[in-house]
Amino acid sequence: MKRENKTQFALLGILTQYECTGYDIKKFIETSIGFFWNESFGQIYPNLKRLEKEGSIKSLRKKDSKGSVKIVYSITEPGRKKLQGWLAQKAEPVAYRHELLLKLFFGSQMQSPKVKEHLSRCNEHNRALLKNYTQIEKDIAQYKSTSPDWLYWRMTLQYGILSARMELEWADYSAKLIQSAKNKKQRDQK
Amino acid sequence: MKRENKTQFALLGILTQYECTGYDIKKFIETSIGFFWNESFGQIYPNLKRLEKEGSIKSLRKKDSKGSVKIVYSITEPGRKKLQGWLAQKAEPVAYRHELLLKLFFGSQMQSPKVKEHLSRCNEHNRALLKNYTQIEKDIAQYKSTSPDWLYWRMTLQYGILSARMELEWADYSAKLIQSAKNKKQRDQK
DNA sequence: GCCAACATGTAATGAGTTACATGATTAG
DNA sequence: CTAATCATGTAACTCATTACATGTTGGC
Repeated sequence: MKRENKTQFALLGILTQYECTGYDIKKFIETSIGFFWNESFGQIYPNLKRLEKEGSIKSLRKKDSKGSVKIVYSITEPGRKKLQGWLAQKAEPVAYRHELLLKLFFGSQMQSPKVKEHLSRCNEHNRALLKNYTQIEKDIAQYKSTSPDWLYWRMTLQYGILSARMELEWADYSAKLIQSAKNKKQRDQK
Repeated sequence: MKRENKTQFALLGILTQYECTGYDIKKFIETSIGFFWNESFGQIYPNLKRLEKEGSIKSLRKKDSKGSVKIVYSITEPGRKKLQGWLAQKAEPVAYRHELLLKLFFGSQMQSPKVKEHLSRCNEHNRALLKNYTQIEKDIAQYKSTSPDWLYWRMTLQYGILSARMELEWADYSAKLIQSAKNKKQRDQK
């Protein structure tokens, strides 16, 4: 089973939601699905060209108010079919590499304050994320009754929210686990 | 900022926990950290050779009971230092690509039963994971008072448990979200 | 006797990031 | 006027997976 270039489907999917430039796609990703999906320009531009060549999308050179030319892409019917074919297939399980977890798994090789540092950084990070998500929630609320996409934006956003809460809960659990181990050690030494 | 080969640190870390072969490392990963970290043979063997060349690990050809030769690796002092240097550094945020979330983000392009299919598959998957984690929890319990690593095994395992519960909760939320949207639509049509 | 698992690798491939290059426009 | 952002790309690189190759051992 060959590995599949998934960037193309991300691009196709975004182009079902609005017509835009490669640059716009990057911005869109950063401000919406960035917490679970990322793309770099080095992937976006070549893939857009390839998708146009195969007929899945088409481009239009548009001049904006100031006369500068932008390349605006839109999805074609074959492109939509291609996307739908992929969407219907089973999603491959995430093979993500969680660097923080790997480091903590080797925690016995670390000095104890370092472990706590990792955990409190994790806390900060997730509190910031939650704040961010709350803002996004407000931002998309306006589309609730107007866009068929809202439902799915909200659904994925909820994943982010629950995920951040979960990590906060986990960091708390972990800190307590360490503390109780330390306490036990002290008791045993007496 | 160059990307760093992180496989090497995973290998070094595992070798702090026990001396073993490349094949053992693969098995170990699958049965312990596999839910947040994976490596393929195509990475493991070349990296072991490289690490030995640079002096971070050393190998020993050992004969087992049947006389077949295995290459058993162990970590060296420089290797331990190298690992500790990496462990002390800030962990990079996960750049994981969650395929299921991407598909659902484009849910409006899917037929509604397909969405439900994705969600129920997610449920099944996580229930299986939880079962698995429960087993692991029992398996490692014996090391609670004997290994300095237990604490960190338990910690990362807890991440898995909370993570699976979270996804179950999320799938439930999502199913209800869809249902309520469908109900609303029906009411509006009347 | 055969299949699964053990055990160690290499080669091909491609996916994806980072860095580089270039130029226009806009906000301070 | 200068820095940041918009905007479009290419080249180099490397990480990582998949497939291939080869041989052994253990269970049914």
